[in-house]
Amino acid sequence: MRVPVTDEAIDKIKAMIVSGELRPGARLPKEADLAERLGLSRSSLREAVKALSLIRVLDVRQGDGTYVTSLEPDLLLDALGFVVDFHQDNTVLDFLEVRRILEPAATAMAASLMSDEDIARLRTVLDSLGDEPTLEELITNDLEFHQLIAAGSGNAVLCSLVEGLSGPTTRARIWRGVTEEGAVSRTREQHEAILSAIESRRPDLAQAWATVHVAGVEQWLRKTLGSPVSAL
Amino acid sequence: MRVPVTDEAIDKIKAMIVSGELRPGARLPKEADLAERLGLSRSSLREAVKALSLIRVLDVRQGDGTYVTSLEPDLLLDALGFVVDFHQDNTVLDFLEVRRILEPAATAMAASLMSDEDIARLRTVLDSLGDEPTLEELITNDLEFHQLIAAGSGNAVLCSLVEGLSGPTTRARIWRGVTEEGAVSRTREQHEAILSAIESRRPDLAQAWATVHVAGVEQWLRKTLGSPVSAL
DNA sequence: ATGCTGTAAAGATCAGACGTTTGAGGTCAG
DNA sequence: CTGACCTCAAACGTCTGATCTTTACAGCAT
Repeated sequence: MRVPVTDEAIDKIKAMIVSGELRPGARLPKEADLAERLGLSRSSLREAVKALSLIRVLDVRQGDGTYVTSLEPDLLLDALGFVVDFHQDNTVLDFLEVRRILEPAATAMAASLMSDEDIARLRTVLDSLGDEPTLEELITNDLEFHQLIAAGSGNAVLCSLVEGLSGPTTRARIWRGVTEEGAVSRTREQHEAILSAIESRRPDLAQAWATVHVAGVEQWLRKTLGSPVSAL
Repeated sequence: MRVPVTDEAIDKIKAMIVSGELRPGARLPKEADLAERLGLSRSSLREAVKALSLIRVLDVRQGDGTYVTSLEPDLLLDALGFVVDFHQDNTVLDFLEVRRILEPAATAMAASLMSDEDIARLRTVLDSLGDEPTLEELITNDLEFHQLIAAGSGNAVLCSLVEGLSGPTTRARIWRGVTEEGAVSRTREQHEAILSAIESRRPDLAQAWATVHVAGVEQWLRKTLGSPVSAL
């Protein structure tokens, strides 16, 4: 079985990074040189670079050069969001189920580890929502709220995973449903309960409320998908 | 800010898939045609296709054509393993911490949901390990054991995530340490305990043993990384 | 010192040619 | 009629080389 030279190039560049020859932030030789060194044409090399660039391993800057990214988990994992966007309907439930596992765990960790300043900021975010928020505001606020908590877990991988698992697309769809059902106030109360538990430094309570929160969304979505009405 | 035409192409192809214009398994127009339709050259289009191919969204077959993959979660998420390979040292702990959250949850689900046949197969796998297994055999067996359990959760996303989180690279490194420390028998006993709990259909017990199992590895790794001895 | 400007370097894009693989259809022997 | 083999067109794979755009940086003017 012949292996395309482009795939080989991907592996070689990956190897250079994993082996430490190319450190995070390091600059790659210019395309022409690297192509010669790896024994392929510039066109083929560019395909490899583009692929590694999509998953945020390489950072290509026109007029400057190509660099290895910081390789921080959040960078590499946010490519996950891209992938999640492709899933629809039934598989969304699987994603949500995983979120129901991860998010409560992250919330519990956050209740123990977040600094008082970060908790105060969380309060600010929650209180900043007006009485008659638009759909757009709801989504943004919800996203920021959950992201701050995820970040508060102190685990970058966990944080990125939680964020990536509920991509913008998914979140938008869910919120549309929530508002149509007039469940905005209930969601808001749950956010308040989660924050209160964090403010009181009670991980178990925070975890429980987070579970209730995600499970609520999950239940609603399960019902919605079950009925043939909402194909979209 | 000008966006590269290649990135545009990626977005457009993605949009075609998400919108349903291109169904899973569908065949794309041939490169020349698609390039013309998207208004760019074949070279640039190929870069886009290569990137989408790396994350398993497209499947390119020489001499045949380019197809949209099944888009099953396991396909898209196994690209995660590729990403995980780039992480080393400290970040590995973050990954392991997430695994300590996900794997017990998956194990509990498996204890409830796995069919008797699947449980029997799990028993076969565990018993197939000889008395003096090689390092290679240990890794393979361990991987198969945990993968069967993850699959038993019935959640494809959860399964892929658990698998991807402990890539071959990471697993190999950990096992090397475990064997050097003579902790093989202890690991084996824990596998046995997990399986027993599943066979008895006791999710809570299975979850607890899984937690103990992963936490043990985590603890060992934390200690190892702490001491400056093992830079590799 | 500050701001502007020119220039070289590096990536972005394109066009076209040629190689390689594969699926499909046709042919012929059994 | 069926199956193995062959042929070939279609589609991806790769390379070359030219041209455009953007960027960093140094040198100049204020």
